[in-house]
Amino acid sequence: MSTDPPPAPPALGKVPRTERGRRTLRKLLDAAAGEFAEKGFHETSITGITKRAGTALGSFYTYFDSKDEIFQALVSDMSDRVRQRAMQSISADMTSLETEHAALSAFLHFAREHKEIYRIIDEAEFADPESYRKHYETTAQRMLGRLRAGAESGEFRDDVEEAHAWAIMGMNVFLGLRFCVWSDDRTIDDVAEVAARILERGITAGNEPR
Amino acid sequence: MSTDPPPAPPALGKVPRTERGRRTLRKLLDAAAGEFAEKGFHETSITGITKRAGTALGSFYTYFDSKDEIFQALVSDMSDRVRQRAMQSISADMTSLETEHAALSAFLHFAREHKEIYRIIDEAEFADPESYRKHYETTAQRMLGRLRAGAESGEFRDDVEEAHAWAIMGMNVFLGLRFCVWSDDRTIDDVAEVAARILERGITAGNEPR
Amino acid sequence: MSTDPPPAPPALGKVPRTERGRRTLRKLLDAAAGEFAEKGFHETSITGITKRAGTALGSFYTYFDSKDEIFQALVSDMSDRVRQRAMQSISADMTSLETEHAALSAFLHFAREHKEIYRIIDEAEFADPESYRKHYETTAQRMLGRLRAGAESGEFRDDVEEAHAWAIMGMNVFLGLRFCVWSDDRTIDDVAEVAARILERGITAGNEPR
Amino acid sequence: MSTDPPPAPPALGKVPRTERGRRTLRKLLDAAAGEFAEKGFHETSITGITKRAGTALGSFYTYFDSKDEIFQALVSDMSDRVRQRAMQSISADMTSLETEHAALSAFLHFAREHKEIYRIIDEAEFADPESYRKHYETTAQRMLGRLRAGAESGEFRDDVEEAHAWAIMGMNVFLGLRFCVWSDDRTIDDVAEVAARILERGITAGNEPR
DNA sequence: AATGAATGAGACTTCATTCAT
DNA sequence: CATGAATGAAGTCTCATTCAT
Repeated sequence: MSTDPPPAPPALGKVPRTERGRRTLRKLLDAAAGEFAEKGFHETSITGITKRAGTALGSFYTYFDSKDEIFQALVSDMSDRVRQRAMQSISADMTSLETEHAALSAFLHFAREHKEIYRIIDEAEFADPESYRKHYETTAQRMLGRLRAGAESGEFRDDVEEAHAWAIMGMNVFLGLRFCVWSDDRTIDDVAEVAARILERGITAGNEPR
Repeated sequence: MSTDPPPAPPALGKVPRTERGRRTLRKLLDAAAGEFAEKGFHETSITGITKRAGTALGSFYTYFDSKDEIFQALVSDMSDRVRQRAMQSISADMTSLETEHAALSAFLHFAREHKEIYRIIDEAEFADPESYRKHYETTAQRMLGRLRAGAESGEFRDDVEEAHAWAIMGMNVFLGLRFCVWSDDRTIDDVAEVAARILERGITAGNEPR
Repeated sequence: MSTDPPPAPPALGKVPRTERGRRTLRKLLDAAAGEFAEKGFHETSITGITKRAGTALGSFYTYFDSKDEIFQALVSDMSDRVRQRAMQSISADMTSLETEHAALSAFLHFAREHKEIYRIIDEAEFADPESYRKHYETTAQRMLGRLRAGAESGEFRDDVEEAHAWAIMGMNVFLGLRFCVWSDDRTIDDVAEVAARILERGITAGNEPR
Repeated sequence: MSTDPPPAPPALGKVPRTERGRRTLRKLLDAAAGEFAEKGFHETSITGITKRAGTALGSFYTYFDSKDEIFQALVSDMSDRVRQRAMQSISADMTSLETEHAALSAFLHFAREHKEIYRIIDEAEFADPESYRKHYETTAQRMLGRLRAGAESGEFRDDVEEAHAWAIMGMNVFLGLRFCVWSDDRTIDDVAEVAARILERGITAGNEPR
């Protein structure tokens, strides 16, 4: 398993030198997250962000060069936070299936608590394609790593490859969209269980659980 | 299973009364599809559409009330076409697994031929959320219908439910994105096969193929 | 008293040669009057007029050269009709005061029945200043003629002049606006009586009625 | 008689916080008054206003939300200024007739100096009916107040009521239009005198001046 | 650092009028 | 005569970004 490099100090905007500056930057980031989540990238205006942040319009440009830049900063931040959540939820003593279950669970919890995550990351497909690709490719790589580990330990088939990672990731993402972002009418365990069973034995009849 | 009513003549904008009008409308729709696909919804301008269509700016408004309206018309059109492609690819004598395989295959072919489909449908999540939801909910319903049929015939587990449909749909969509839209480096059969195997027996070792 | 020239055949638009044409022209004029009255000159569109008339857009230009032209035709028509109403209401055996009372009465009745008259004539001040001036100058001239006749017969002071005509006309117009167009809460006789008394002896106390 | 509250600082658009802003706002208001007066509401464009003001197009929207808003601000401003002029011209020691004479005189002077006043206030009938009504209803109320005071002091008949106010107001307005806005060929005193005589004893012969 | 006014390109949309059928 | 599609100038408004204070 690859060891992640310690996450670089998140350069969310120009680094302020004073305490006052740090507070302003933080207010801007929070406001931006709120606005992007509620209104989407294109409907969000710098004016809206600064109004929400309670700062002057001009202050925005003290910390960011453009609307794109703050958006990118946020996507990257969100992406990291999802990843971290997943990492924290798994531990070395789990079986490979348990690990996937836990990762999905963590993801679904995160999605439910931060529904805006979807909005922001998904809109990146159009507002900042680079970040979007990077987010999913990174996530797929990470998952593929786990799948291969599972294959080595004999739990997963040993033909697992990139396509499996994308398939599973798609599964997870759509379950999150449908059951965490659009509606809360199912328990997360319930949903995660469905996915785990598919991984375990597909959906055909007759593959008795071991 | 409900038989779909023959899709009403898609109300793609105001209905022209003359042949000349019909030609203009068609030119506008084609141009719009091209522009939306290449530039995305927000970067596309009416001016761009009419320039590409070779009509006067004002002519656009003879047929559509707004950019939103033509976009919606296109999403609905695209959505129908994907669906039709999938429907045509399956036949009554297939097993349930074969049916899913065929449907995914048809979808992947369509995606590869019409990469713009992704761009347009996915961007609807932001430009026209209504249509977006409708597209995926309809698709999920259709798939769930097939899953249940498979359960009745004894091929699928009989606990299949909505979550399975969303999981599989997510799988399909992400495979399409990765292997048909972003890159052509795998054969479609190859990719469809991966998905079919997951449905058949998951990814764990030891579920020997029957 | 000036003898009016026999009113020229009202050239309300190009003269149609066929019966069908005459019907279309009439429909257009009626529709235009309705639209101008309801929406005002600028908010009225040719499309709106033809839609209301139930004719094709292009047909409008068979009868009128422009929006201005039909508006002007209507103003002139309305102006004539108000005048006619006033003329009919007076007769040779009335005293001069009775004549003014009758003319105002006729005007107020007309205003109440055709509230749109105000809208159309008044808006001419901006949409077609020429017609507007002409309407009021003609009306003032006519009134001045009556005032002078009254002076000659010894009923009115013999210093009556143009300013008196404008003052009285203004009185009449504002009474019409306030009590016939904006509200119906007073009888017309009541209102006309107020004006007549002012003409008779002003508003100061102590001028005992004769 | 009610003492008017000191007119609240007229909310002519968004309030600027800097001196520079105040200057820009003033330039815009002046330019708008000029444009509206010369071209009328509908022929006036925002572009025309900002060009005349020497500001960028966008600056307009720093202070006003729309053409309607600045127009309304101007009407209200004009309305106030006419009123103030009239108020200043009268004093407690005048007779009631003298008061009306003075008020009309002040109004006519104002109209001759600011011919645009007519254009702007009158066009409000179509561009901003609310303001138009308000202007004339307020003016009528004020006049009615004076008439009643005159009745109490025994100078005016004691049946004066709203209709008298509207009649006199109409007289004044039309005299202003004809003799101050359209032409300067009479002295103001001359014109005001005509009106005063009408109020004093009407236009009939035989009411000898006292 | 913060403030908020200024800028102007560019988007959408309307509609009177022309024109081909 | 009637029809309705086509045209494009012109208008309003938004907003990311720059700049003076």
